[in-house]
Order: sequence, then C-alpha cells, then structure tokens
Amino acid sequence: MDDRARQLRRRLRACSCEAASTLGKRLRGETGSLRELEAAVRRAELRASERRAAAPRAALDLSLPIAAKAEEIEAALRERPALVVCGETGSGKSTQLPLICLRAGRGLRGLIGHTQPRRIAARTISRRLAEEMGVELGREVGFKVRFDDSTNPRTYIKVMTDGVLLAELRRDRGLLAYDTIIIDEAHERSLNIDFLLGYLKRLLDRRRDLRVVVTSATLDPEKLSRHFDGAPVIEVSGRMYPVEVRYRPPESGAEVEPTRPIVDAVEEAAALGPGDVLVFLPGEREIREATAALRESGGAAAKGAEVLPLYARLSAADQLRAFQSHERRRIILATNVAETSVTVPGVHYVVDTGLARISRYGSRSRVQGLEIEPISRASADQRAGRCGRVADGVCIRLYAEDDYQHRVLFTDPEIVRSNLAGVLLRMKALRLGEPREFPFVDPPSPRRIRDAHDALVELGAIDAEGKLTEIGRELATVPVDPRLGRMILAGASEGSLREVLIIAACLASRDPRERPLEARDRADAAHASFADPSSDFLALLRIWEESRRQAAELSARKYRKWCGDSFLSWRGLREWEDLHEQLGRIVRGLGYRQNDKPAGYDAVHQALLAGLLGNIGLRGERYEYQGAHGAEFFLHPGSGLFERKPRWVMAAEMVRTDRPYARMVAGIRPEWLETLGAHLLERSYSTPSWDDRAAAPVVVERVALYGLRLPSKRRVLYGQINPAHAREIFLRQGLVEGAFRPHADFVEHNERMILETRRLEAKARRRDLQGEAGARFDFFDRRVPAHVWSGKSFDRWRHKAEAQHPRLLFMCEQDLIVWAEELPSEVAFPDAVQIAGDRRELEYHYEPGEPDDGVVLQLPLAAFADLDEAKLDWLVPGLVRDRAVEMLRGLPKEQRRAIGPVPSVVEEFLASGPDPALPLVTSLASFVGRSKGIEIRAADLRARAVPGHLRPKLVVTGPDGAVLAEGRDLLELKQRVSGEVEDAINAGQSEVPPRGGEVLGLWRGADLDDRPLFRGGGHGIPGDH
DNA sequence: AGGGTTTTTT
Repeated sequence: MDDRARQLRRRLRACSCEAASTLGKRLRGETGSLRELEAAVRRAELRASERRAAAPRAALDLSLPIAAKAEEIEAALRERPALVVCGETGSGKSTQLPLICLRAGRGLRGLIGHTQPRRIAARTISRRLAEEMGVELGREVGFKVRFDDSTNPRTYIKVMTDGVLLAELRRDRGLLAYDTIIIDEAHERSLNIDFLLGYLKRLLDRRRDLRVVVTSATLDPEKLSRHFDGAPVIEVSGRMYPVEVRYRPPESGAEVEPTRPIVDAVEEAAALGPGDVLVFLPGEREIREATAALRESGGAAAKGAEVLPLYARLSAADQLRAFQSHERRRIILATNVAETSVTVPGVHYVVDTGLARISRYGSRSRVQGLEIEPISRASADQRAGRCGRVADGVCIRLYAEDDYQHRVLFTDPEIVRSNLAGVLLRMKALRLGEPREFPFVDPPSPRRIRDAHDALVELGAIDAEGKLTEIGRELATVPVDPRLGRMILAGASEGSLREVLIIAACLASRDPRERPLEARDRADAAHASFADPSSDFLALLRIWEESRRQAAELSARKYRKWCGDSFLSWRGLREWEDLHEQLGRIVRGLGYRQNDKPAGYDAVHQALLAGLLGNIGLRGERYEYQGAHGAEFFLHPGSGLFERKPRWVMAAEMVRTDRPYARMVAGIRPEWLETLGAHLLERSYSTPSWDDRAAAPVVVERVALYGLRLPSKRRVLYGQINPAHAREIFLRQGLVEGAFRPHADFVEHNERMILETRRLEAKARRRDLQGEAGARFDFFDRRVPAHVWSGKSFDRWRHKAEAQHPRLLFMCEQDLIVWAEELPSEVAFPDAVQIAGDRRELEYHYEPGEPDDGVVLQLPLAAFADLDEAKLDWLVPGLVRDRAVEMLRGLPKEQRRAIGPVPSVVEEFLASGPDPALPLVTSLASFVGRSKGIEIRAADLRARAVPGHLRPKLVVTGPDGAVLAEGRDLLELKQRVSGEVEDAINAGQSEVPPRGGEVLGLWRGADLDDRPLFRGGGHGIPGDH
C-alpha cells in the first residue's frame, strides 16, 4: 500500500494543485479503497491531460522590451519560488508576463492569477491578453472584479483585482486554484498588496509548487527580493522617451501670489512648442485657484488653450473632456488621479508643484489626516514620466533640485499610514496569528496594531483578549469597512436593515453627488432638496428612493437626464445599487431579513451609531464639537446640520484637512450611547452618602464615553462598586452611629453605650466619642463579614447567624465568648501582630487542673514588649473590659493585687512570672461561672507559659474543680458554652450592665481604690457609686 | 464659520 500510495501521490502532484491537496489528504488518511482512489487519480489525470492539450499557444510580442528577458524569466520560474520583475512603463510586463508563465508550463496544474490594483486595469489587461492570444475573453483568459466574473473552468489566465484574490483566501486558504500568482504594480503598496505579499511569503513555505511573480517599478526592488528570501530580480527596460527635468524653485524673499509660479511654468512649457500641459496640484481648491489665475493671466499659453480640471470627484462627463482629442492646446490641472489611475494622452509637458494631499491616520487623534505634503522622489519621477509617453518631454518642477534629492525615496506604504481595523479583522478571521509576527514587507507599528485592536473592541468584533466574537465572525464575511459592516448587523437587530443597507452601501462607494467647479451653487441647490436638518444619512436615503422612483418611471435616456439635472452621477448611482445588491445577498446569506415596514429615525440611527461610537461629538461653547479622547472637530460646511448643530452628533467620517471636520453627520440621543456603548463606558462616582431608604451608602454614578460625559445620572448602591469601603461606611454610619435601625437587641445596647460614653466623656473630658466609636467599629468589623454593606445584607446575614448561634453575636454579654474564641487567632490582635517583628511567640496556657489543659493564647512577643497603656485596648477591648471590671469588683482585695499592670506583667513573664493573660482568662472563667450561678475566685485560676505550640484548648472549671466546659475545638466549645450562657441569661441570672470608659490596666500589687482604672477619671470603676 | 488625494473587497 505504501509504495502504491506514494506513486499515486506523485501522479497526483502532476495533475492539479487542488486534486493533489484533496485526494492527497484522502490518500494519507486512507479513506476509501485503493481502487477507488486510483480511479479518482485517473480521472484527475484525464482532466489534466485535456487541460494541457487545450492550453493556448502564447506568442510573445517581440517588439516589447520584456521579450528579450523571456528566457531568463522562464528559467527563474522553473528554479525559484519567487521572482521580482522590475520594469518601467511601456515594458509590456503586464500583458507579457502571464504569457511567459504559460510558455514556462505554468497555468496547467492551476490558474495563472494576475492581480491589478484597479478594476479598470484588470478589465483592459484581460481584454488585451485575449486579443494577443487570439482567444475569446471569458474562456482561456478571464477577469474577475467585484460584481463581474468572466472566468470558467477552461480559464488559464485569470486577471483580477488584488481585492478579489484576497477575498478568495477565505475559501481557499492555500490558493489551490492557482499554480502561479503575479502581483502586478506591487510598488503601489496598497493595503491589499502588502497583505498579499505577507501571505504569499508564508504560503510559499507550504506550497513548493507555487510560483509568485511580483512586478515593481521602483528604484528599490531589493526590498521585495529580500522579502522573498533573495528572489532573483529581473530588470526590464521601459520604452519611454527621454524627459528633460527643469527646476524652478520659488525665489526666496519675493512675495508673489501662490499661483504665479504655476502660470509662469505653463508659459515656459508652452513656449517650447505645441503639446498639452499637465499640471500636478494637491487638491481641488488649488485647481480652482490655478484655473482662475491662468485664465486671468492673459499669457500667450492660456490664450489659445483650453484649461481643464481633472480630479476623481469630477463628473464623468467633465473627466472625459481631458481625454478627448482636441485641436487647441490643453492645459490640464490635475490631482494625483493623473499620476497612476488615469493616463492623459498627448502630454508633452508636466508642471509639478511637488505637493499632494496624503491620507495619514493619526494614531493619537484617531482621525484620518488629509494634509498637503511634499511628494516622494518615486512619485515625482512618476509624474515626470507622464510626459514621456508619446515623445520627448519636459518636466518643470516648482522646487529645487536639492529639494528633490533630499526627499524620501518612496511614499510610505498604506499599511503604515492607515487604520488597520479591517486588516486585523481579516487576520483574525483567517487565524493568521499575531500581527507582529506576520511577515509584512513594512511592519506596521505596535501602536497601529493596538489602535486597530481597540477599534475592533469598540465594534464588539473581538473581546478583550483579542478573540473573534460572533459579531466579528459575521463582520469578516461582509466586504466593507468593519464599521459599515457593524452598522448593517446592528440594522438587522434594530429592525432597520433595509434603510441601513442603503446607507452603508453608499458610504462604502463614492458619493453620487456631483459638484462641478463652475456649477457648485446649482449643484448645492439641487442636493439641498434631499437634505435633512438632523441627519445627513437621511439625505442618502432620499436620494436612493427618489432615484429608484425616477428610474422606474422614466425612460433610460430621461433618467440619465434627471441624474444630470439633479447633479447625481449616473455611474455613482449604479455602483451604489450594485454594492447594495451584493451586500443584501450576503446579509440574506447570514440569515437576516430586511424590514418590510419603514424604520423610524431612532432605529436607523441607532444602528448607524453601533459602527460610529468612536465618532461622536458634543457641541462645545462655540462652533466646535468635543469629540472622543478630547479631540475637537467642526461640522463640515457641506453637512445639512451645519446651520442647526445639534448637541450630540455622530459622524461617518472624521477627516483633518485644514481643520478637523466631521462629514456625514446626524444628531443622536446620548442615551443610545449608554446601551450601544455599554462595553466602553467609563464610570465615575460621587462621594458616598448614607441613604435611609436603602439602609446603605449610595453614590451618584456618572458615565462618559471616550471622555465625553453623558448627561444621565443614576443613584447606585455603593456596595456594588466598592464593597469594602461600603461596608466600612455601613458599619460606621449604619451600625455604630445608628443610622440603620434594625430590630435587634444590640441596638438598644449600642445606644446605651453611646449615652454612657457621652456621660463619661463629659466627666473624663479626654475620652472622646470618636475613640469609643472606633472601638465599637472594631467590634463590628471583627464580626460582620466582608460581603455585608447594606441594611438588607446585614439583616440577611444576622438572621442566619443568629439562627445558628441564638442571640450570640450581638448580645453584649456574649462578647466575652466570641472574644475568647478569637483570642488565639491574629484577628483579635491585628496591631499586636503587626508590631511583632521578630515573631517569637508566647503561649499562654490556662491550667485549671492538669498541665496542657486550658486556653492557649499565641501572642507575638514583640507586641508585649512594645505594649503601653494605649495599647491595652487590644488586650481588654470594649465590652470584655467591662466584664473583667465587673468581675474584679467582686474579688477580694488581695486577689485583685494578684493581677498586675500588663507591661510589668510582661516583664515578669519574661522572668517567668505570672501569666499576663490572666485577667482575660479570669474574666472568662468568672463569667461562665457566674452565668451558671457558681462563684469562681480569681485565686482558683492559674496560668503559666508553656513552651512549644499547643493546640488551643479551653477548660472552664468551677472552684470545686468541676469542669463546666472543655474542648479543643473552640468553635464547638463556644457553641456549647453559649447555649449555657443563653440559658442563664434567659433565666435572668446574668445581667451585665454595659459600661463605657476606658480601663487603663489591672494593677497587681496596687489597690484598686488607689490606682485609677479610668484614664483621667480617677473615680474608680464606673457604676461604683 | 465655510469645503476632500486615491483605490478596493466571495
């Protein structure tokens, strides 16, 4: 089987790339019997031999310069995976390269794919190829552009736009339909081209049979060669006439009108002889000014000449005038259209201002910039070359030679100066991994990639980790800018798909509204009839509906006339319709239905907003708007909202020309931003305040989007935002200060505490309410769990806790027991633990009878070493202290003397003295004893230090040695004891009056009557009188 | 208070 399979695979590889891939997989996986597979291979071989036999003969046009290099190219195609053909205009590379590939035996196992940057070029080149080969277009040679596909199974050479090839990647990751790919005009370095160049580099590692030919007109083919691991570079000479370049820099110091040098240069050119003059200018406004200047100059050149503007937005008819032959001399004032997209025939002279508007996406501002820049040397050369196509030419540059020499070699490729959201989305959808690892010829900066990432997050296309979401997956199937795609998807969910499809299709194609230079006012008036004062998008909808209505009612000829009268481009409208239809098909494929009922303003504009969240603005003091991230912008004067200026707007486009402008604008409601931009909202909160009805702290929440504050305000439970802080406030204001009044016993107790403290404070002066409140805050803080921050959650927790330990937690009497439980842990002594630097531990052991029994207290030694009176609270805090005092009051004098001041107890302990924890243990035991009606005397209680760690154990005995309670599990013990305590309380046997004040210490060897127990008071134990 | 280079996408 192995040998046989290997042989079949070999045979397959000779057939077709697709068959080799699909059948090869079956062979490897051994799906199907060998016999079946063999039959499949034979069928593939038959198809392959038919294809070979039917291959068209390709005769080269030997008059073209590239023919001289045909053999060299063929050899390279056989030996190397990639090659770079560097050819000037007129070298014939676009038509001859596919033919050379065919001669080299390419195009049999798969198509020869040939990409062009523009649709029109793809069409004309395929037509010329078919002519030269003497075949019918749409058979051996086909083309495929958006909306139009003429290829079929018999096609060998497929000419297409690079966008088409890119789109095919989604279905054909390995580009198995092709065995050769020619990327023509790679020097234009569009986003599409750069993406393809990166993708093909990777693909060549996987597909050894694939050949890639890249053509470039650049001065620097080495870069592309390096990209393809040292691909051979084959230079082909062009067939151009020499162009003389003259430099006419502006004279320094002389103040002249900006149009003066242009007029002078045109005069100079015209004086050289007959022939048309092509002037390159950066934009429409400059064209307008130069036109006026030339007409007014009255110079010899202008007099007999026809001055024509040429730029992309010009109406088709006006553009055509530049191409029609004419007897008079023509002076064509053009933008960059004439540099690559359009070739003006018969140009003998070029005047180059050296300027162009270049689109650059501003990373910081997130606005597309469109500012006038000096062009690159490559661009200047291309402009000069425009007059060497028919005869010797002269190019007059309105800048110095030195200036030219110092300019950048090439215009930055698009990938480093545009918004990469679409590219990133495509990479995610194709699962191409990390963008920074993708082999771009010129890698975009990490910042650009992050911007693109943010943009996709804004659209909900990827999540925070960068993973494609469901929305993202759908967006990747819609062939428009992701923002427009997002509108469409939102339209589907808002019930406004019908309207949004129309609007998005228009935004994706060129605006059909025409505005000829000399009829701008009339055009504006015609367009005004469609305008809406609150939405420019509605104007598009009206144009669409009116145009559809007219098309249905009028004859084709009359409809065209209506288009002209309305200053609408017939071709533009067609493009819009085509795109609308295509998008409609795709959306239907995704399972979305267009709404039958017309959607209202809100439904339409909320859908649009879903794609334009980054382009919102709030009207400022004057005419400007505050945009995202603190940017400022102005409404474009062409907007229907220009007069009215709604408070909140969104814009389809933000472009910086002379100033930042928002184009295509509509008013929005800020509430929409809260729902549509929920994933982007920035929230801020006021200072929390107590709310009686909520029985919890609340805050006022304000939201902002990209730094723009939305008007809405909401009251929010503070605990939902900052539970820890909310809890602190709840404890302090709600529980300690009593703003929250639950139905519980401890409330009354608290109140008595406060009253008592106030009374004492008046007496003691030095003890303030705050200090006492602090103690009580600690009391609650130790008990109330972290998730409780409101009256509601407090009650819920308390009821549960009290069901388990009835009345335990918040009856002051139980304090002692809870506290005893906490003693061994660090909870009761947070400060003490913090003070403990050296971590030596002391263990205190209550030993009523046998050794090793009793309460073991683990306290850091250092805590004791540092202990001063102020820290005594940690040892005898709050209510426990009262309890201890209560107990001591009942002790005989000599027994009281047995208990010394804590600091000295520590010293004594270190000299193996008595237990400093004695008062605590004493109080505990005493309390338990009393609650059971048994008298326990302090003298009965002993404590000693025990080295090493002992498991905490509590044994409470009475004076007769009877064990009242014991256990190592303190929790369990506590429950047992507490039950007993509760019984005692219920029986009215234990009534502990709550007390405030501060116990300074329990003094050993001192008479309680001599030494004040209360700081500053000097009156002995409270309640004594 | 006042106006934009260009191209492309199953």
